[in-house]
Amino acid sequence: MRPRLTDVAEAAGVSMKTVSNVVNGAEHVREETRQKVLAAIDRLGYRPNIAARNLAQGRSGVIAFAVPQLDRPYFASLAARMLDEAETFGWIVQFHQTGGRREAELALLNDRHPARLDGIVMSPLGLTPEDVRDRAPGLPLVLLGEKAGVEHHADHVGIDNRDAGRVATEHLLSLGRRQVMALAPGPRMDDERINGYRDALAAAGLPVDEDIVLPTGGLRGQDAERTLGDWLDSGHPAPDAVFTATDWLAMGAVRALVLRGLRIPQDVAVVGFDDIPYDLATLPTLTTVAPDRVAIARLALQALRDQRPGGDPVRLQAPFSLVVRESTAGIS
Amino acid sequence: MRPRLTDVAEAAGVSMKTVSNVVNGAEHVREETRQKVLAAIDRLGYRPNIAARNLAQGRSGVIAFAVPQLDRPYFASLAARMLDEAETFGWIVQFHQTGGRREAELALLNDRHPARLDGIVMSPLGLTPEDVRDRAPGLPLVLLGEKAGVEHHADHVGIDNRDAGRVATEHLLSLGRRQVMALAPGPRMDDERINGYRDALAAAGLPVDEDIVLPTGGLRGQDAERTLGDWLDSGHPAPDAVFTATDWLAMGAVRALVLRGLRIPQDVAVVGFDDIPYDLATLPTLTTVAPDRVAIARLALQALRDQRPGGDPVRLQAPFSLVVRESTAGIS
DNA sequence: GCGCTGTATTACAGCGCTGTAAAGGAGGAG
DNA sequence: CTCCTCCTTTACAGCGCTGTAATACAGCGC
Repeated sequence: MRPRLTDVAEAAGVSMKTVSNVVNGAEHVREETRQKVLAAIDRLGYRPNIAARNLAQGRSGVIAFAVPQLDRPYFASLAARMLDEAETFGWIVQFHQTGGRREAELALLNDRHPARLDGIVMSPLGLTPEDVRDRAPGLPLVLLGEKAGVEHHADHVGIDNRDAGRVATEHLLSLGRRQVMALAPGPRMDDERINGYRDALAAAGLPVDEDIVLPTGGLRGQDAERTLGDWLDSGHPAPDAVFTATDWLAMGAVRALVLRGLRIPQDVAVVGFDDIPYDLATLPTLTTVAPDRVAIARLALQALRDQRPGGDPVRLQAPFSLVVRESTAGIS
Repeated sequence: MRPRLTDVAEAAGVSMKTVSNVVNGAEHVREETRQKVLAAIDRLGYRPNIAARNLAQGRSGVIAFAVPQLDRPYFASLAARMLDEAETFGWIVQFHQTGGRREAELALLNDRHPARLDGIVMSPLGLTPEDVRDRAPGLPLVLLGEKAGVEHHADHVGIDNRDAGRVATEHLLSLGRRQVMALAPGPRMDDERINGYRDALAAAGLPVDEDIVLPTGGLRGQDAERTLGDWLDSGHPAPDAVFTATDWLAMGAVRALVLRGLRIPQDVAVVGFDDIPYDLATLPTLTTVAPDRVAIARLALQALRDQRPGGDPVRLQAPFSLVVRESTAGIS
């Protein structure tokens, strides 16, 4: 049998509670006693029983990290960082895949869940702002990502998408490109990344041609490939640069362009968004906006830890950077 | 406060233990009683406290899933399936990233870990067969992947790599290709995928030219790009097909080929291995061997559940399929 | 020395659940 | 009608830990 707290206590000649205090780093333990206890712990190979601790503390030590799909590279890489950071917070991370379905996201939010959770970090897709507002109280929640509106009712961690969109577009303009197309899943005026694109054009004194702000109608590479392909095939002149709201779309756009004989970056420069972690093996490698995932993970967990039942929602911004690769390199 | 078992018992007018029996689906509960209890559970919104259950049962309900890196697409997609399947087994999955470091893998194996685990599913990279053999007893372990030797001392789930390599190569041969190059991380004779490649050539009555079995010296796309690029640049004739041991290598190979003006698949057909989930956005999309990840996850968890302390190691094989995409399509 | 303050340590209940052993009841055989 | 069996339900201890309240002790000023 594994040694228990009592075993250590007996071996060290102190009470169970003192051992507990040492294990948990409490103050008011004499150095001499601490050493005695640590020696006994070491000798017996004691490690605490988490289930018992959780039961006694009324917490589970488990947080949920919920994303639409774990096998989407952006989420996978974010999950990896979340795991690293959670370790430093002493949390076990339980992953959930919601498929972006509102129902699955709601179930988590409202604690309809077998295990007791100490908190949830979620990248929502289907939730409405009202869903978030009306959620079961008492379960700390931090939202990630760009689903608009929800951030008013819960803590939110993200990057400044508008600023990032501006930086990406300015990069294209700095290369001398003037016909900069934008591709985004929806035609929504509220896509902050595209608003940043508009900001950059405006700041450069260029008109924003809404005809070359194309909605792809979906998030997949194929959606962008089809959208841009159709546009080119219907006789429109090719742009000299493309900014896309995600790397997936960028890769689809690259397919559409290359399959029509256009060279990247010589004819068309392309900038993506997200820095999903396979860019180095694609041809060309993608220039992209790289959110600081470590910062996102850390901020989210801090916010989760510091959340108080009645408190106002907090909005935190993580930094980002522009990573220049082949799809815009060496052409200025 | 959340309702407890006693609250439900009181509401239903039965004992706590009877409620427990209903919740756990025990036999010998009269239908009438069961209904009464279920109604009370429903009315109060009762859900069991996992920490308490685990404490009482002496298990944690948590298994570890350890991979080198969670943000590598193959592992991410496997993790996603593992999560799905674990849910049906009633397990919470705790992810670990070992970085492929033997030390980190050993720590997990020998239970040097804060939380108590009910089992480990690991894709090892640094472990030696002896490490596995001499591990701490009593902690169920299932190994995944292709690290040779370790499978003798613990349960193992994988696909038949040799057969898969054969199928992939036969596909290239069936397209009429005869100069089929192979790229693998190491020059090891024990790479089963490459042995399958050799099998296919031999079965077709073709000689195996070990000069075009190239070791890339690494797992990354860049490794394959450099290896194949150097080979081509030193005046060797281009092969008419390339089989690579992983998709990453295939993508690197594609870069090397395309950058030198070769067309895929017209000049060179390419087959990868793993079916990492971004193939649809690359140009060209990759023909590849797709391991049945759902089967791998399910088999691994079944093996974990059924493992008995003294039992002999079990070796299980999951199916795979060949997914034909642009890198070999429409050229026969 | 005496009482006081503050630090160091202890005893003990209880977190919510399940396993065990034993009691209660229904129904059939004798 | 009694005894026995088998099904159903119950009481209760205990899983290993932490919070609370109580106690022991050391050091200080007067």
